[in-house]
Amino acid sequence: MSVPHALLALLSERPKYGLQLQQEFEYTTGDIWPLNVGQVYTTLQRLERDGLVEADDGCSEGRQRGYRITPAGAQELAQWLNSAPDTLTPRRDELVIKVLVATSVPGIDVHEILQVHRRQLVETMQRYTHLKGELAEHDLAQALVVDAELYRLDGVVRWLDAAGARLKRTRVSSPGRDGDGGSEPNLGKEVR
Amino acid sequence: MSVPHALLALLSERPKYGLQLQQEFEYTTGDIWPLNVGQVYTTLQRLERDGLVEADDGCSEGRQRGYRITPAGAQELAQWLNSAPDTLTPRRDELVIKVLVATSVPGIDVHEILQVHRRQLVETMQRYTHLKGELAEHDLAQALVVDAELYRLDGVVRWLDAAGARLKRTRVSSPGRDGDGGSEPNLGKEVR
DNA sequence: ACAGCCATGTAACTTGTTACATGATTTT
DNA sequence: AAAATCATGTAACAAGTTACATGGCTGT
Repeated sequence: MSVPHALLALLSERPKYGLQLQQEFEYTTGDIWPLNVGQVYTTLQRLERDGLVEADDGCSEGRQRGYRITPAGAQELAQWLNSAPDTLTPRRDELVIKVLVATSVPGIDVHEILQVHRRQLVETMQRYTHLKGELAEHDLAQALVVDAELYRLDGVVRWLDAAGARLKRTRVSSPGRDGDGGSEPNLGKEVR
Repeated sequence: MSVPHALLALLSERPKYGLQLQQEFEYTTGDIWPLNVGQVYTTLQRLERDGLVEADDGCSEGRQRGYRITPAGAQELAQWLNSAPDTLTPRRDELVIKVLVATSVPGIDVHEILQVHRRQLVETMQRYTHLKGELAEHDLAQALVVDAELYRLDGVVRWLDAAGARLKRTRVSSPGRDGDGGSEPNLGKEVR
């Protein structure tokens, strides 16, 4: 969902060609969000198929194949910008699922997993913090992307800590040996 | 990446059939992460194709078609659980892109967009907080999922606030002034 | 000429996702 | 018997992603 609209936005400035779109995308995100060139072309094809962009021969030079945004594309972009965020249907988070799985699969030390991830997260955060100091001062976009990543990672770390505390509180962490042979750890409700 | 491993985890407990997998998945996530049944079947097909699960005729009753996890599947699950999180290749966040786009597309009031999203986020957080009180006390998994969502949303809100402050500080889309030499035609600001 | 970059494009694949079709079983 | 529910399955598509192929252009 993101890449198509980002390309529309870049094109709304003025017509551009594929490689240029890739470079500008990566530059604005401070090289934090790499974008494979191939994806630019496939995305452009899909946008053209949907009538949101069209070839701009005037812009084309040599082998460069320019695209311009269409009125429909501009409308789509504006609508996307004004649309409410889809916070209501939360996305499945891989790390959360991993921790859930770890609590329900026998023979797994949940706390160790929490620690491993926490260490990695903090390390990554430090890297971003360091990177933040080296950013071009004037570039707003790059700073915003780095900030976003830092805030996100911070939230994850906090959640990990809260999860660890909650696990210790409810003392479920070692799933074995609770006597019932069927061993229905937690998630299963009865089969009917 | 998440759903396949989650199904593997559910199957590692004991063989199960499709609908059962869906119900248990949704139950453990406190109905916060709905999972279309069809996706369970397609995922099971793909897992079977990759040799990570296999049909379990013993478990099948009537029209229920049971699956069991294979040794390869168990290994894959264990490896996934122990693997370091992929925090290094951050995922492109739609909201962040939206804000970036808003700063670079002319005729957009960024602060209004920030406010719209912020309001929506806080509202969603309140809903989750309220839901948290109604959760089954004993259910660890559901509490973890709700917590994860709350921490995530909180991070987003903080980022929005930081972004707003940063935008005011750098005084919006006024690009010029600081002797940029016009060399970097890139993104955003009307440079050319 | 040739190495290397510029630029486009395509084939193949993965996960996620929905909408629909099809029977079987149970309930009313 | 009709309706509701259980259960499986398939077709189709969106979006992301990579690896590779192709050719043009440039500098040595």
